[in-house]
Amino acid sequence: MHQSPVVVHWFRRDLRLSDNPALSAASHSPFPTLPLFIFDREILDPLERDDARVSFIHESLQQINLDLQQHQASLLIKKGEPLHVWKELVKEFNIQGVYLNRDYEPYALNRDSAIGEFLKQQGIPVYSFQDQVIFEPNEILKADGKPYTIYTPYKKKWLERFDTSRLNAFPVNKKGFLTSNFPFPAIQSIGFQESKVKAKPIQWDQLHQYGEWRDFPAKAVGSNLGPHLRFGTISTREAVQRATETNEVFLSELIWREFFMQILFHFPSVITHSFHAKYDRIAWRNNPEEFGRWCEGKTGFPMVDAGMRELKATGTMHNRVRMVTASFLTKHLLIDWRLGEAWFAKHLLDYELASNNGNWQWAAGTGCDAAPYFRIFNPMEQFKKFDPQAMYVRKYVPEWDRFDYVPPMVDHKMARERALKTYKEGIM
DNA sequence: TGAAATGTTGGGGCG
DNA sequence: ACGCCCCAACATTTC
Repeated sequence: MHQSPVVVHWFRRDLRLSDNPALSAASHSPFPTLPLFIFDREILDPLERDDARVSFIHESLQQINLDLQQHQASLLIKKGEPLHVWKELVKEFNIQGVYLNRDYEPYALNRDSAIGEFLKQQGIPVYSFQDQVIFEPNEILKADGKPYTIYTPYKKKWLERFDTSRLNAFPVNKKGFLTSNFPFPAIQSIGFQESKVKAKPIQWDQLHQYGEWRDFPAKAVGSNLGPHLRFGTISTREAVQRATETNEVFLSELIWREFFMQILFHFPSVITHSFHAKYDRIAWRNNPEEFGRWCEGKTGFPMVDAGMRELKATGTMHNRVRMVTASFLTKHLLIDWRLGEAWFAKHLLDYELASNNGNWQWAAGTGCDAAPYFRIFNPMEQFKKFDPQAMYVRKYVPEWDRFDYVPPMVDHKMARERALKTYKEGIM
């Protein structure tokens, strides 16, 4: 064992050295900070070998490591089952405390409570911090102490309780790290290869146009924040700061993020079940051939196909188009929202369980504050309304107006009536 | 953060 | 001048 006492900062979804609450506290503690990241075998094993998220994490860690090297420090990177890794770490180092930022997903809660229990047995204190959200799941509750399940009153309360002191940054003491020179592993050594799909750079400068143009996929007014919020390469506080300065509609989207996080926290059954039980009786058709055509963007509806092809090519999809494709899968094809959710989970670089699940249930009409089931998007109307020049569609479906484009796989009128009938019968 | 079906209104053509 | 029809435009209801 290395005898000199250290504290460990465990990086998880906070892959940055600035404005980081747990890292800030660790770096100001009396002991040098050992920065740690664990590639979790249980998360990695089911993934494709060129998963864009793993590449993104690996690159973000590399950046952290480069910055640490400026201060004669380095990242310690492990791969394995986290509890097992911790059992090894306490033998290897003289650990005086463990610092981490809280994660509210069910998997993470279980993991952290098991590891917390183990460290407690070892006499090692764990210090956990709020970082991912402005308000934690239990901070915004109704008068009766129960969680909100409707967005609008939740948002109202969120704004009521919000003040800019919640945005104060947590500075990191760069001199507080353990002097070290741990080897930095190549991506191949953790069993992966570099993905061609990369995150787009964050775009703050067009945020003021977000409210006006966000529904038009041909306009590039998105922030591209998704993966950065997911993995913490920027802090939520900074994102909210920018939103309060520029755009209320964008701020509202960040509040949706926290809304769905607290829904998942309080109602973890939404992972496998509809929020409203009656929607679990819908007789999904789940035709595998049709599901395949949706996945590959070969439905014959230009807006749907463009979105699905954008997803595969870039690891993201415009928000409006996510709604159109999700509505098409669940309503026109009557395919279970869980199958669509899983496909998005596999391909979205900014995949976030709470948001993905919440928005799929919203689109399917099964969710807590969902669109009513009879609100069925007309994919051609959506195309006309939101991509009138076909600028977006042309980018991903160049053949959309040519003879060789696949004909629509369903008749809209028939599919709409079939969906209404099937949903109605399901909830009776 | 729909869209289709149905209802209402009002102007113009016409006998 | 009047009633009637047509139909576009808009509003309301329904799924």
